[in-house]
Amino acid sequence: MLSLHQLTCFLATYEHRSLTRAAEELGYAQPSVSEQVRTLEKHLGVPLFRRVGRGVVPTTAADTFRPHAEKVLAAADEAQSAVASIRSFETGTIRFGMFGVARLYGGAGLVADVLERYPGVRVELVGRHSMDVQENLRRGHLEAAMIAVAGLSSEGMAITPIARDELVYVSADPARLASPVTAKRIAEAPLVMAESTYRDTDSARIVLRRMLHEAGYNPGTRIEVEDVETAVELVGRGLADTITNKGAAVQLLPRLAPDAGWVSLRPRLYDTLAIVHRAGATLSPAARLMIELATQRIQAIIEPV
Amino acid sequence: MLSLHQLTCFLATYEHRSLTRAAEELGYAQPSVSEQVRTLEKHLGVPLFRRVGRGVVPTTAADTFRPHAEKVLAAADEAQSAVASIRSFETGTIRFGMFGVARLYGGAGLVADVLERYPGVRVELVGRHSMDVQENLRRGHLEAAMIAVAGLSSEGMAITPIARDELVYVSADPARLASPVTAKRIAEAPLVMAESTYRDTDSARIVLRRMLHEAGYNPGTRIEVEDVETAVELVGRGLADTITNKGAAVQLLPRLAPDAGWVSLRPRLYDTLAIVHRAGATLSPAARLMIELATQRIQAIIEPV
DNA sequence: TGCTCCTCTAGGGATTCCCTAGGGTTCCCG
DNA sequence: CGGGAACCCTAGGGAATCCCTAGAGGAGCA
Repeated sequence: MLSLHQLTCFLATYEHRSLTRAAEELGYAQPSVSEQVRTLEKHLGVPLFRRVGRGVVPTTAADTFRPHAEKVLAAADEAQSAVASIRSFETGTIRFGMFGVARLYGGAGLVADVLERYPGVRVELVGRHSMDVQENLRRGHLEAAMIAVAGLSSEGMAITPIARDELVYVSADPARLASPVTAKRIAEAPLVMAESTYRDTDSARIVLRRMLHEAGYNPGTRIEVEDVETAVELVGRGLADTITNKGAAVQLLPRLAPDAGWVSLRPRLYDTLAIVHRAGATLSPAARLMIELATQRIQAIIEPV
Repeated sequence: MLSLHQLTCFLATYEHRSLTRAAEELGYAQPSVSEQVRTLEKHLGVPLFRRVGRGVVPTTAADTFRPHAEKVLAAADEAQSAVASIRSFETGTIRFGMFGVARLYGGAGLVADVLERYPGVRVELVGRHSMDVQENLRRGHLEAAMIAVAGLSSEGMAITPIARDELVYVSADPARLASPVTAKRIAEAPLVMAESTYRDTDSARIVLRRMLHEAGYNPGTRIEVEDVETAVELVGRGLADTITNKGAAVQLLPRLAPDAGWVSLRPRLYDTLAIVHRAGATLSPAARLMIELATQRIQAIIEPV
């Protein structure tokens, strides 16, 4: 079996015209280098050096082999430094899971942070929804993620809450914003709710449904849409009210529904943002970096746990 | 220490998304491949696969590493096949020692033979004189050679005589060619001799000097030149006679001295052509090829031993 | 829940790696 | 020409690695 070690010994010997000096350079005893070269010659089926009294003389086969050997070692070095630069975030791809709404809080800024500090990296924020992200985590396609969780129970996953995000009632009708909104009023209101695909698993929806259920209500939703943006826009047109994360409301209202406002629920409800990864996994440097940056950014915007 | 084996295991695992299938492909047990990959990860300082329930999933580090790993293995393959093609004479350089006069017998034809049979090779015929060649052999710069030897004693060298080449008297004067030339007549003749630089070590000169000495003569030479061609040309102009190898005379007279002829000496003298290499050395395929071809060619022209 | 698939750990035999010790040859120098 | 230095080799053995089998344990699926 050809080995890089053999090539190293060969090249050192070729350059020094001597096994002894090659061994010195490499920090081995002379017979060790001799053995490596002999093995290489045997493997190639061609003598590479002529042993002549004092020192060794390369054969024409050695002349031919040398540039190839150098190329192999150069490629090997390059391969290693390519990975080393990943480790120090000079290059490579950092993939991190992030659910849809979180981008409103920090997505773009987070990417900007990483790109500024490590100009060579590629960044991927994957996942359209917390559930989606969790699936990717489970399958191993994702190392870690920041997601919204309703409960704190997800088997085999380590969940670290980092912030909580209040759910607020958004309306274009000032009368409805005069006081905190109760379950009764929610049940009676014409609502547009986002995340239609994930309506059953979305954490905000779960929290809200639980609250309504405890109060004895079990309402249907009037309008279902995918994007929070769409929901807020509909609110802005006075067609419905919605309930969404406070952070999303703060960001989206001025732009999409300038005449609308928001108010807390009674009792107040919260969505929990957490870092999630497989339990027992040791995280890569890239993942730890993303976790740290994302946490900072989120906690600067919304209330830390 | 990075090894090619690790890279092979890594790539197989990457492609199959499975250690078990990689091991099957490579013909190892699964834990062996697992160990190689683990060692590689440790060496690189980065996890390459996420072990996830059924199978493994490459990390982004693995994505980055893969093309580099492939490049290293490709370079290694290329290095091996480069040498393999030397072994089969598809390419590479064949270096062979050949003394000056021998080119008259077979030099160009020998090169032509090799080039015809092995179109890709480079051929080097090195050495200006037998003594020169022997020095290169001794220093190891040359593996084997065909040279002219006066005696058969050269320490540490294996000498295999393959042909003998008569020394003849060349003259433009028909009277001098009427009968074999004796030591007396040589001593009295106006001679031009070639190989001025090597006059003391040239085998033909040694043989001739010995013969004259035994007959009681110790003559000086009238003219000394380097090339046999020059000597023959001077003979053609009637300025002197010369003594040279019969093969050289036969080849050169028609062209350089059309009016001159040659005759044997009395007693006849012979130069011995032999294959020489370091005693105890195992010859490379290239050297064996050259020896075979050179021997054939020489023996087709002059008298085999 | 039980079966299958896949990975990991454990442990041990075979091989390789790499050392020290010493023998042989070549070359240089007195 | 003989001794020393330089350099190669072989021999032998301890340590590390390679690679195997056996079996534990987790994940996915019916």
